[in-house]
Amino acid sequence: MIGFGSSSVKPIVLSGIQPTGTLHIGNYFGAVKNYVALQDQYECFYSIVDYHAITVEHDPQELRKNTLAMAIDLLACGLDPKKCTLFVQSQVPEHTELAWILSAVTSYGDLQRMTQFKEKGELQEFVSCGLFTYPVLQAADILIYKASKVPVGEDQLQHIELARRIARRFNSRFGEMFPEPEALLTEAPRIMSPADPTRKMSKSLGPKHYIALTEPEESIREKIKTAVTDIGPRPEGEKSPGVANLFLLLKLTAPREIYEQFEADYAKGMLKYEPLKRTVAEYLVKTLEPIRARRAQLKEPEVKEILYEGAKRARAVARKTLEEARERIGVGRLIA
RNA sequence: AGGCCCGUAGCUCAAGUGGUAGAGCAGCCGACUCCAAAUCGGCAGGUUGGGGGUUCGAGUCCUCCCGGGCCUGCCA
Repeated sequence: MIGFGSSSVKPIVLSGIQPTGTLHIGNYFGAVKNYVALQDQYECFYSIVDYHAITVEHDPQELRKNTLAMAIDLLACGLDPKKCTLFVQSQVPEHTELAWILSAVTSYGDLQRMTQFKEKGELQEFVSCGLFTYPVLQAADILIYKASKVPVGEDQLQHIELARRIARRFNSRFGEMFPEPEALLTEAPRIMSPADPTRKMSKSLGPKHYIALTEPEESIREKIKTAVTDIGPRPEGEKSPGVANLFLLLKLTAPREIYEQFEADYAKGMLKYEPLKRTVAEYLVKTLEPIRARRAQLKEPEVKEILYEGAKRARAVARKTLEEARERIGVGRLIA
């Protein structure tokens, strides 16, 4: 058992994961694989952020299903409840209370400048206030564990910066209590959509555009086989996005010699894409096999129990931070 | 609180004064291709936001409801 709170010597990591349902290989190679690695060096809190998911239109049953599906996939990928704390955000209500407190030290102008709000807002018919204040809840997610590191992609840097500003302002007004979190930028491979390799792999683009971790073998082979390769002319000596994507997958899944052999063939201009695709599919299937096996063994009640225990552990920490914050700003207790 | 506009296929939009709900893109299948792309051939796609009404007949007119946008007023 690991120690929590002040006795811990490992730096604290927080990452929030949107409950988008099952994971795809872009999620896995881009982020989740890294989460697994971080478990050993850091004290990790991994939160499935269902309260973030409700800021845009959603189906309640779908959300519940996706939240559990996400937990199952994360565990299958190798998140180990003995090493990290995996929990569902809404099961630790302290997050939302802290978010309200933090909203009071958040600049309206700062929120207006969030590019992700502008982008997501344009896609929505109805733009909720929650979508606007989303980054404040995100700041609370991080600060409530006094996390010092947050593994994120570049698109999230602006949000981390906001969390830092919020922490700084709170600290200067009410006394030092939140460490300023830092982004933990690890080089994450960007897996592109097989059907449109100029765009990042994503479920929202449609079924042709992603490969789920749980995808049946034949379907994986089919999607790799029909993956876009060369479209039109391209600069000399430069792989087209689709081909580069296949090579990336090969690098991530196949033994080095195999990968280098294909690179050499390509350099000599002797590469046929069909064998490349066959090989990529084969090693991808092989790589996903252990995940699939672990997933098959996970039973729902067991996963729910893990989440419940995770929430309990997270809450113990969150409650302390929240109490401290309430104390500082002068609410709750009426007699000094 | 009052007024105005809007809701049609997954998406963007069409359907003079009421008269068989269509197109483009996306999607699916096939041909071509080492695999793809492009191209070609084919297929599918809808309780027209919901209920009620007028009519021989309603996407279209009336009415109520739901949802979205805009203007004005009121309150601090």
